[in-house]
Amino acid sequence: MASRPKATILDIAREAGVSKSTVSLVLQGSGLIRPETALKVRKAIEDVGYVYNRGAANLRKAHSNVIGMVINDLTNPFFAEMAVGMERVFQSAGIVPFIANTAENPVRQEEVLKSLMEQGVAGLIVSPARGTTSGAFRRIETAGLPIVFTMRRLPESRIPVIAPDNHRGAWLATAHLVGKGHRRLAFFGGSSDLVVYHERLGGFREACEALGIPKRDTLVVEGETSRKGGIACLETALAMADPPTAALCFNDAVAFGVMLALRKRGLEPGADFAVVGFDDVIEAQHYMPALTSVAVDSAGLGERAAHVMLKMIQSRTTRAEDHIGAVNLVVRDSCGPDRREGMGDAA
Amino acid sequence: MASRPKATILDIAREAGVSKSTVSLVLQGSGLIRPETALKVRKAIEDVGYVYNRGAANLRKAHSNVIGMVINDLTNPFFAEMAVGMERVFQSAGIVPFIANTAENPVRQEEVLKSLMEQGVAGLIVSPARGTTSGAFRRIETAGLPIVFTMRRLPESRIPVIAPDNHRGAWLATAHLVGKGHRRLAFFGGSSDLVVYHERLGGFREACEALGIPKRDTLVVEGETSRKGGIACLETALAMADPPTAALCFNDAVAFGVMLALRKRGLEPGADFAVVGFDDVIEAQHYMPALTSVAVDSAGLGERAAHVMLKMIQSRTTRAEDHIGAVNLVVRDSCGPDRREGMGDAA
DNA sequence: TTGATTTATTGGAACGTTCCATTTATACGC
DNA sequence: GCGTATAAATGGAACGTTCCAATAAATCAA
Repeated sequence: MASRPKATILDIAREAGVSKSTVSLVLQGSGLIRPETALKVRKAIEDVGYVYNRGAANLRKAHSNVIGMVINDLTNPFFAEMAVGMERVFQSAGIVPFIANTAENPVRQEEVLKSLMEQGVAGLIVSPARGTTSGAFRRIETAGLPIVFTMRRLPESRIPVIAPDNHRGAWLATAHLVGKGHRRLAFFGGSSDLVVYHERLGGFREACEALGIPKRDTLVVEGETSRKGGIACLETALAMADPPTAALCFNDAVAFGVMLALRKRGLEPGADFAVVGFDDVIEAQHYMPALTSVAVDSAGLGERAAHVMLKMIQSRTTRAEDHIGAVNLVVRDSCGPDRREGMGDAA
Repeated sequence: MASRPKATILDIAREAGVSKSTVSLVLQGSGLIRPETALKVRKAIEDVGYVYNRGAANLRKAHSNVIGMVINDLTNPFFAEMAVGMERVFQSAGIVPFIANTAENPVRQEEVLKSLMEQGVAGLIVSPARGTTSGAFRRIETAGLPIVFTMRRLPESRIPVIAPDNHRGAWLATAHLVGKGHRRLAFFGGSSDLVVYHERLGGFREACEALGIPKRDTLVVEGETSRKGGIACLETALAMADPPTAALCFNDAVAFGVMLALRKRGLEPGADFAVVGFDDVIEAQHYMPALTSVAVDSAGLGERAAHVMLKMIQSRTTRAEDHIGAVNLVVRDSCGPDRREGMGDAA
């Protein structure tokens, strides 16, 4: 039990019969030390059960090897994938990423950011919680700490952003629906406090306009970005006088909800009502029918964000270019009426 | 950009015209300071853009406020839920949990653990990666650092474990299948290098024996714990001479795979072949048909683990009781009665 | 007034590293 | 033998906090 006073390099030095400086050198893998001395020291390290105190070291070095990843919702596989993409990159760069979850709570986010800064991280990658104000990052900016946003952008902030091309994704999806012959379209889910929402909705609107769908034949229903939200959106839409025949959903979760609600009403998703999702999470391909969705490559964006961060740290700057990731529409079986267009991977 | 030499309490002291000790006291919210002095100091803190250096503080205090959560697979919603449950508890205790993902890689796990220790965490909650040897935790134990395992247990380790009652869960599920009239049962997925596997398989076996299913009428197919693994298991099983009519799956992912594979063969999950999952992830209720599964309350187990950890830290011990969480079978639509005729049209 | 008591504030020594400037030991050329 | 270069190891001052012991200022009892 009695956690003994932990060993320091001085204990190692005594054990090995050298000076603390020598131990320090060995710890850093310096070539200045005679191999046999290094060996002796390493043995002593093992013997005394030494664990390196990075806090003490950083006091002198002022250059830590940890970066913080602040994620708005870890239980969403979409963001989890992104986080894992980042991890891959950091790991091979010898950097340890610590992940913190904010659960879409700006207050929690503030705490987490504070904590990470106090811990002396070398940089921060943040997927901001809903409702974040740009003031939340003022301290970080004035501290000159490298920071990048992923997936979400804040209204008027100069912090670099790595995000998918939401506008184009929505455009493609809308065009697909129009191409299938649909003339009354809906946009389901999401709420206007998110910039992403405006980007996607903007793509939808512009596509409609460009393809000759009059605005009065489009319907926009805000709602939770979850299955439940999707169910609600569909109910609302079908209760209207001249209901839409197809919907672009803010994300896949909403799309799943819409499909469930359709089934519940005895309607067949795809055949009776076309549905397109956004994000293309893994489950999309496993649904019945398989969901047509806009793929954004979250893991790839995560990797990209990590690379940008590494470069910022390396070049000691807090500035970087935005990066808008390519998207592509993955056509499956959820947009009738033409079944022939479905991909072969239907199961 | 030139990140200015960061402010320290000395800068604050100068700014506010007090001593560094006074600043330190204010920082710790000591009541010994005259309110107006405290106010002056707080203003200075704001002015110089100070950020607390926890590393330096820990050098003296030797009692950090961060604990590490090491998770084997963050992209699995099951584990993500658990992590979030822990977070909730720690947050309200003023402790900051840092999450690290090991991606089921013992080498990565070792690195992550090392890093966390160097960072000076107050404790560790670990969901061990597959293939972890108990030697990986020797250093942590000798350091006297509180540690608990969640979900998975290591063969011969004295580290406390918080896990669901796998044995009983499997028992319940098996009994349910037998109750539906099935007489040839399979256990799908998982591999024997996981203790959990033996626990669940053990429950299955004992239930079969207790309920009069002879061992020769049971089939065990190891496999990846993923959809792909489930697909493979089903293929293997149906290729046998006298195939089973029902399966208990190692986890829900495997079950989903089994259901997909059934569909691909023109068989209806539930009606033609009964499937039970394990873990009861959120998607289980949204599948078609909805999956009958053993619910383990991952978030609840996470919370429990966090509480145990808090108590260990508080009482300065590295010992704690195991905690086996209750499970219950959630019956949905994936287990019809045995109607073997349906199997005939397979292939 | 004086000394004792309470209330606020402070200097200085740690904590465990790194790294610069030295020292010591070893080898070399002549 | 000398001086010089090279290699290996070292002492000590920092880094930014905390906290103890000490001081200074204010209050009080007599």
